[in-house]
Amino acid sequence: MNSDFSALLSNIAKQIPLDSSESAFFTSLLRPAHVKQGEFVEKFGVTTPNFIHVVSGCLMTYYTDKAANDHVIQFAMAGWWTGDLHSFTEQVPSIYTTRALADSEVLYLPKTDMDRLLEQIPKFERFFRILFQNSLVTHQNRIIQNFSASAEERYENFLQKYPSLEQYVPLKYIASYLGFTPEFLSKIRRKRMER
Amino acid sequence: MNSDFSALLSNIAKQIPLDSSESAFFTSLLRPAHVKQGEFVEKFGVTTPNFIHVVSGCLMTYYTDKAANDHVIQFAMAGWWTGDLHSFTEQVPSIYTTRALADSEVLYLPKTDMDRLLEQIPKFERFFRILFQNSLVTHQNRIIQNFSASAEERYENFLQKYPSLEQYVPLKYIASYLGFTPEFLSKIRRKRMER
DNA sequence: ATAGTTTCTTAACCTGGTTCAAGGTCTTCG
DNA sequence: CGAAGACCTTGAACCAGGTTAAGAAACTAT
Repeated sequence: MNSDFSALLSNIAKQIPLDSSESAFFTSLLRPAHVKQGEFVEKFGVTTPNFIHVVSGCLMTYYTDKAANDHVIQFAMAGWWTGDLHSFTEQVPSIYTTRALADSEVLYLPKTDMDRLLEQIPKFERFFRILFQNSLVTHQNRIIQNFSASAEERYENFLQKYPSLEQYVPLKYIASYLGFTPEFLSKIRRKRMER
Repeated sequence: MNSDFSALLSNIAKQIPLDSSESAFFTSLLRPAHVKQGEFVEKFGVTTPNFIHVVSGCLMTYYTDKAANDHVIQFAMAGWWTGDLHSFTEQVPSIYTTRALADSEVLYLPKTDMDRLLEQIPKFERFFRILFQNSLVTHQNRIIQNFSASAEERYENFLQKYPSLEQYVPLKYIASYLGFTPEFLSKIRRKRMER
């Protein structure tokens, strides 16, 4: 079961050096789990108990609006952290739903353990500071793209940036992530084929 | 000049307790400055030397696309931190421009001093971790709003959420921030008046 | 005051993207 | 296998919001 953690640990080592007792403490807090394709990991209205790290497979987080339309706010592939941050940190009911798009292995980090981790090994404050900082930049870029690029350009950029996602993600969710309808994505794809 | 720092220090104290020598070290790193309305604080193509904290007044950060259209990505009021995070942390040329919308007082935290601060007082890792974490949640909410709400709803929400911004910000920048044209904002406002 | 600049509004017309409805394809599972 | 469901595509009608261009207000600076 140790091999589960190796990729994550080497990823963390890029930001902060951990000695073996620190690594051991950290990994002791993680709860490995398997989730099957289609299975729910987080549900709307339920407080998110865990921060989630994806070891393999692919998860998707979406928001369901009053008109019952789903809007994908993020995909999470191997090596990514995901989940409803607000629900997790404030321990309030989640406004998102997270599901597996493929059979996946994940590591759950429960809220109380996250708090202990940050208290006992302050270096992890740095790790998550950098994680959130980078994520913030990504989110800003996404906002800009939505304002300044057409649906077609956004789709092209998406294919370039996340080529590996196509294998897991149904087109309708890609359309949702990019902010338009599946029907319009069909039109875009047809135009591309004709070129 | 000490009074400049009091609001910021008490804000920080909400997250992390600082003793007086820590406070003194922190404030010794900050460079107070005045910027006049319309003045540039950060420019496209120039590496951002400072993280910026607004003491009073109002700043605006925007992205200029290939078609020379500006897209406002954030406003910053008293008590907010702002600037191009990516340019600042990676020390690469900025893709944004930041300007003062009103005469403002700001505190600059130069990159090398930020690094020293985080090294010498690791509690600040926690402070910025929480800052970025909250900002991330705000950005996610904004993305969702853009996808699931109409221009009119976004404007209503904006007025509710940032009532104090109206006094500083020309309508055309509010339209830009919300992702539509000033002309369309006029239509929305007219419809509102008629009700 | 007055000229110049920037901002805001109006109106006519246009288009990227949506909606709805139907048909085609691909999975999955009894 | 065959049927049910999920997904993808097509086309026609429609609409939210964009574009262009002009004038009206509101600031500035002489």
